[in-house]
Amino acid sequence: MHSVSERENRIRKLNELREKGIEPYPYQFERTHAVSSALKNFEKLVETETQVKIAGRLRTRRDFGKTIFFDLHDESGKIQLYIRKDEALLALPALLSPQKVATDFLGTPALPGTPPDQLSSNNALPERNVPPGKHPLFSDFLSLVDLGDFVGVSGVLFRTKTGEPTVNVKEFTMLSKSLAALPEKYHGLQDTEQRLRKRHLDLLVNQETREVFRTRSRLIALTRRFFDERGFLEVETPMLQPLYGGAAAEPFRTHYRVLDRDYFLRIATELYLKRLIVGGFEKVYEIGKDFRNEGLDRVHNPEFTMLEAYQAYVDYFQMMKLTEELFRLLASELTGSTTVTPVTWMGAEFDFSGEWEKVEFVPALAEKIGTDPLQLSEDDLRKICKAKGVEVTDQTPYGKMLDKLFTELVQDHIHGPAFVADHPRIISPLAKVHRNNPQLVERFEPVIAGVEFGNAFSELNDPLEQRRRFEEQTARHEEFSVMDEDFIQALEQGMPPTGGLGLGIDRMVMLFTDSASIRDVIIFPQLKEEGK
RNA sequence: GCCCGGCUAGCUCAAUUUGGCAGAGCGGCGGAUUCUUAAUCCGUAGGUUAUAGGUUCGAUUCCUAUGCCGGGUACCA
Repeated sequence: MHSVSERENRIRKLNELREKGIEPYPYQFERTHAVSSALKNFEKLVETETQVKIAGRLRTRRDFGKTIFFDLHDESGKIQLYIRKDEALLALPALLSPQKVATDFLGTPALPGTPPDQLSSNNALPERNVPPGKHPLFSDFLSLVDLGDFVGVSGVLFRTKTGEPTVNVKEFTMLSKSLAALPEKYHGLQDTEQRLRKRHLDLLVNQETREVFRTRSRLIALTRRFFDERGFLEVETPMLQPLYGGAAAEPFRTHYRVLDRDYFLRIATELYLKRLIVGGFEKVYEIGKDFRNEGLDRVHNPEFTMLEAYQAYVDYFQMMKLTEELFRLLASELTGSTTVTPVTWMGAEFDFSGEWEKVEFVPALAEKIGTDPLQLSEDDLRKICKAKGVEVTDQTPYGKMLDKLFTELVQDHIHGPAFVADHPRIISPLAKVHRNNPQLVERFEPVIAGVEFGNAFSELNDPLEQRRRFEEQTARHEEFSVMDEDFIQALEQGMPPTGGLGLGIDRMVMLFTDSASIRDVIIFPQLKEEGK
């Protein structure tokens, strides 16, 4: 909500600019330097008295009567402007008639026959049109400038008495009028709700927020490079699917009008990527959004970014190595160091330089409950849950109880980085049976600070076994289980031994930006609509 | 979904404990100021205290409900 007077003031100024023939929203401004490059080359630019042209948003102002200072920000940084009001000229955006401005402000029409090239983009008024000793043009214009406006300036660089690198502005161009006040200049925007709802303001005033999303971009670019360099093919599989699968989650439903058929937003890319392995690609990966119709918390958002990678002829041990290598690369590249330094996340340090700890699911859980969980009846398991304070109902299925027990008794306390490995078969319908124990599967989940970062298998490629696993699930009336005949048919065509890996990109960004909530790393996180 | 907490000017925060005219800084508006950088100085405007009810002589303050945000919990291969 705007203060009415603030917005009305600015609209009044906007109209006044137009009345004076100054276009508040011109089309372009040719910069010679980004702020950071002007600062970086400062000494040389001063020495050569180079005319620099810089553009950005005015953020603070210090007015001294005959002179004025502004801080001008662009994406790369901020620089101070110094303007002598009686010397600086107003540069006119292209497409406006300099004649009109000259008449309005100076009382003298522009010289007839001024060559058109002097009227175009860099058309400062010729010096000779400004009466000696009197330069009302910029001063009048200045009162129509607000903090938050975009402007372009031209001038030479110098250092003020206090040593601050500064542009001595000779020409000033209005580039875009802002109609809304900026948040408080010192404290910025603090309110969490506003920061998420008005992310543009958060980015505008909070440097740390901008940094998070730069890191996110670099993390994704590095991840792509990592898989590309290893010969993986990046692919895009459907988000809109007639069936969903590859995870146990409630999907978002939609309807395709032309086909008059219900569709689902994907909950995982797994089943399509495996079809591509069947099709003969030996290494594929996809980075994209998955959608799950479930709750929000500090590590869950209904739409989130997932990486899935599949490689033929390897098992889950290879996927562990791949995971370790990827995190090692990210840890060294994203900490700005050439060596792997510990990554700090939520007050703890994580070392990605070596092999990860391995926590075997069943033995680790057995240690906590004093007995082999796989030897227990469903009733006994339920009793143990209750004894350990793990909330279950009489309807909670066996696999679910195992998973909850493990999560609360073991996983939550893992510092990591660790691989939780070799899960019970019953909770892992897409993973291959463990080569040494038919009750287990070859599976691991990367866990850091108790948080799951992904999921990986030696992929189940026996089509008849896969059908039985799906049938088992359906028989247990597990929620959201689907028999994907089309997928099983693809498997029947033959899929080589394959290792698969899924990683939650958002959680990885949380780790490498030391963010406590997934909302901090998703640029427009899910929020309810504001009530009326 | 459930439990708890928060919501005061455009922004950052006071006042609520114990009910008694809702204040300040930034930003705005007007003025002064030729080296400031959270500029300074003088003056000034800006509020249905999230929304709707209730208690009370009187409610930002106490009670109820609703909305949104947050924390927890539930759901979550």
